[in-house]
Amino acid sequence: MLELAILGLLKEQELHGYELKKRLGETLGPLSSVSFGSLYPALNRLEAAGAVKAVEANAGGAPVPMTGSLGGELAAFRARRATTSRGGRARKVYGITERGERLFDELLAAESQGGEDDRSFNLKLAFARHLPPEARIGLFERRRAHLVERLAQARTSVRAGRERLDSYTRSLVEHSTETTERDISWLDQLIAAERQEDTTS
Amino acid sequence: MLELAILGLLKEQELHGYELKKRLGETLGPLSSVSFGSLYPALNRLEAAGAVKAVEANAGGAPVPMTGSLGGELAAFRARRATTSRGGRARKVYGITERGERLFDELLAAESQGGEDDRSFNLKLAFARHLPPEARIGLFERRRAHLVERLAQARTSVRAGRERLDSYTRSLVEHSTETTERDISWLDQLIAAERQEDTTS
DNA sequence: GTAGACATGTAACCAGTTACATGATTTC
DNA sequence: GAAATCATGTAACTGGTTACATGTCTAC
Repeated sequence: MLELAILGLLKEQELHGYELKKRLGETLGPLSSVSFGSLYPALNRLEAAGAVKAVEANAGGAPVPMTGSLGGELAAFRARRATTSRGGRARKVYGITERGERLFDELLAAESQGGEDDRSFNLKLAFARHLPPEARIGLFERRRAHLVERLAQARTSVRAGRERLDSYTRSLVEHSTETTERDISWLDQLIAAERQEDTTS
Repeated sequence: MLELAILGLLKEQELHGYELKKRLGETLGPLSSVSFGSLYPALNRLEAAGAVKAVEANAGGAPVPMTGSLGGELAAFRARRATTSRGGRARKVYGITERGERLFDELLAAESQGGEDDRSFNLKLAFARHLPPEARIGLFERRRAHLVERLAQARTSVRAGRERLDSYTRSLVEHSTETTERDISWLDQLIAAERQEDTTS
């Protein structure tokens, strides 16, 4: 999951860990946020697997502001330390490799073994533009089927528990059911839009 | 989390592990389901902590159907094995203890350190009837505040990323925002109902 | 000279999962 | 006697978390 998010961001732009964390918390922020304790090990794993590699600095889209004139030695030192603009300890800027691109595609297409859960779907949706159209529709359909099943289960378990449910649980079940129904019709819109695209182009 | 769910169910009725799993998947089913691999260790932990204890069989609400007449020795054997009605290996039926009741109250009142996440709120709501009214309102208010904050974060991160967002991400963000808004007004209803109760009674 | 942002990393822990091992009993 | 269901349990793994350790550079 985290791997997918990292690769997806690196696909767009080379970044170092610290910045990556900020982006993760921003783009996918409301949904999930990662801590350094998981981010850095994940980067190292990806590097070991050859999916990303450290590149020379000067990667970010932001222009490097001049900090002023520096003595030659200090400038050399700084360059060696890969410190581009300001702040801190040596950065390690990562870029995605060919293998990484392939891994990304794989992860994105994978039928999440760990349960087609909410977070993973949301994450995949955020990178859906990188999928071929059929795969995209497949993703949506699978998600839809999953939600429909969830709805069915909820209904049967309500029937099973009926009287046993107190008002709080009942309210919860009702609200969840409505939410799931809304999710399904949202997906229907996405799917419809997708098919439209498909026939239009 | 799992501990809370187990204690909550045992509060209502003595159950053995297998049955407990079915109930967990049923009452709280759509939201989460547990595997034996986590259930049994959890039961053992709770037993070690003195929160639950194994009781003599014949606990379930269901009447024990007669299986027919049995030879005396076999009957004795069965009784020893705590096999009440049918099927399988010896059951261990658990009941909640005084300590367990206290632990349950604690867990239910605790401000989930691990992030006021969705699942934990839903679970607590399912047992909200066991909370004193003020604590109940507190739970709702905290959840509401959490959602409001999430909404605010989402809005600022949209402002930050604006043009960068493709149509899928944009749709996701919009849909999530709407869902969160609906969640908040649902909570408002719950809170209002609670205050009503409070003044009525 | 110190507070605070930038930056990377490790270690211990946590709450669960899957896969496996075991075994009794019922039903066909 | 094979398959299904009931029933309990362990071991290895997963995907994170928090807390800690370390260090640089900027701005006041």
